[in-house]
Amino acid sequence: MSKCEQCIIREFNSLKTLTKDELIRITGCKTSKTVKKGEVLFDEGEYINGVFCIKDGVCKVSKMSDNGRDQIIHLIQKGDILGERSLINNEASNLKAIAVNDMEVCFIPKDEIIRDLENNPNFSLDLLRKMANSLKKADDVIVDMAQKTVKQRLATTLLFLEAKFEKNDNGSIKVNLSREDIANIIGTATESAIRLLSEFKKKKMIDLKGKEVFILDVKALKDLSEGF
Amino acid sequence: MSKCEQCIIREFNSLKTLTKDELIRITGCKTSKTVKKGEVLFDEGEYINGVFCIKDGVCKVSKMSDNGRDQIIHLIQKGDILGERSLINNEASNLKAIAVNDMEVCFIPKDEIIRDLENNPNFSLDLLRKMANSLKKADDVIVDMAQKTVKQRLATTLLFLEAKFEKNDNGSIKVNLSREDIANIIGTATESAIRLLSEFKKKKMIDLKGKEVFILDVKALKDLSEGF
DNA sequence: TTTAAAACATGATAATTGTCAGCTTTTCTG
DNA sequence: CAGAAAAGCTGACAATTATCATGTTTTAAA
Repeated sequence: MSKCEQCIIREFNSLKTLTKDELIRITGCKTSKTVKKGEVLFDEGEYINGVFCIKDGVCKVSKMSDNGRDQIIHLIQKGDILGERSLINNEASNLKAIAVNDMEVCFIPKDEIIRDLENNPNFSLDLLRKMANSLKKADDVIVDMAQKTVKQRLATTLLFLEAKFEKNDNGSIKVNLSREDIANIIGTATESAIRLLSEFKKKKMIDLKGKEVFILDVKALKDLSEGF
Repeated sequence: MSKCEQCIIREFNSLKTLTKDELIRITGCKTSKTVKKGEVLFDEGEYINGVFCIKDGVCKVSKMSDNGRDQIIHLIQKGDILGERSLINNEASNLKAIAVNDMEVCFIPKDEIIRDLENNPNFSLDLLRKMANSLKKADDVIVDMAQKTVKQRLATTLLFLEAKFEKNDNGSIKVNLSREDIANIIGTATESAIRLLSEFKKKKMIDLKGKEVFILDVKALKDLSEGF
């Protein structure tokens, strides 16, 4: 069992505020596992009973709309934690998480996190800050969804992917999304997403090789995203 | 100066977790003011330097999109607090707040709130819960904006207004929104909102008398909102 | 390797939504 | 109260986007 107090991943999330003793305690109760591409980490309505700390890989976090279509709300990757909200308000998850590629995750049981929340003000304040920040980002997403065209949202999303994920050796964005996934991020029909991707490619803003996406012209995408 | 420790409004928000001593301290440093309909409580980019506790009235909280249109993200009313997020992440506000009708608000300076956040774990945990809850609601809004048609979003919004606000004596919803405001909540053109409101009225789902809105058929609106 | 399934792609068409223009009604201000 | 400004309303039309149909390519499984 790898040791939390030696794990560099925690530096990227709120667990960095935990003391050495707290981390040692968590090492003793956490579990590690691998999640294969396509597997479900948790589903809507499920009680998660803890938080996931993502050591490697990417997962998509989505919610089913009344119309029966999945909307991807977050992409979670190495260094992120997952499930803290359901833990805090003590409810079943309102979201579903599916691995986009093979993942390595640690799972920390609920009670341990609650204990730290109550005893370590640095931890709860850091979480509070993270949440305030998430809310701010959610505001931006709401405004984009409500006001931007599908084309603008695709440009916005491509820039987001470019900024959030590493590059492969050939320069493509290191995240393995299907066309349907992309459509479910921007909230449109798969066909529309495909058409617009082709259009962007034709206009030399991006290049496509199978699932690989190369961002060629950040400025053009940015202008488009902002409505020019 | 009214006394916080005797003010019933705080029972509706996180300030209820403060101790009597903390409330007395806040009474001594808070300011009260009235805000006239149409006045700006704070604007995007402004440092708020405290939180507002709403004693009476309603305000709309919005964000300007890249396309130059305002998107209303929250309606805040009696009992709500406002500005806590910018305070927590110590940033300028990303939102603008404008009074929809005459308001009475109290303003508590930043330092006092921070002091309580650091010293009263009940307060920070309650805020944490409130934020986790807000994030959940934001998820729902994102999914609705991304996946529902304008018609569905109008139905959703009317039901939301019905549930959130009191009724006037004649049964209309007690909130004074213009057609443009409604359009800016659902994220559509004012003309589209007007057209759909007329349609809903023709179909006896609602009634309209000037700015007053009467909900006549909750079930029909619910079905519509959920895509049936 | 073969075969089936899934993902990708494109055209045609319909439905939704936005924009512009012009008009009426309501609200505000001096 | 008069006049101006804002808000509300409606029609015509254009642009965007969804849907359906169909064919191709890629991926996964036997």
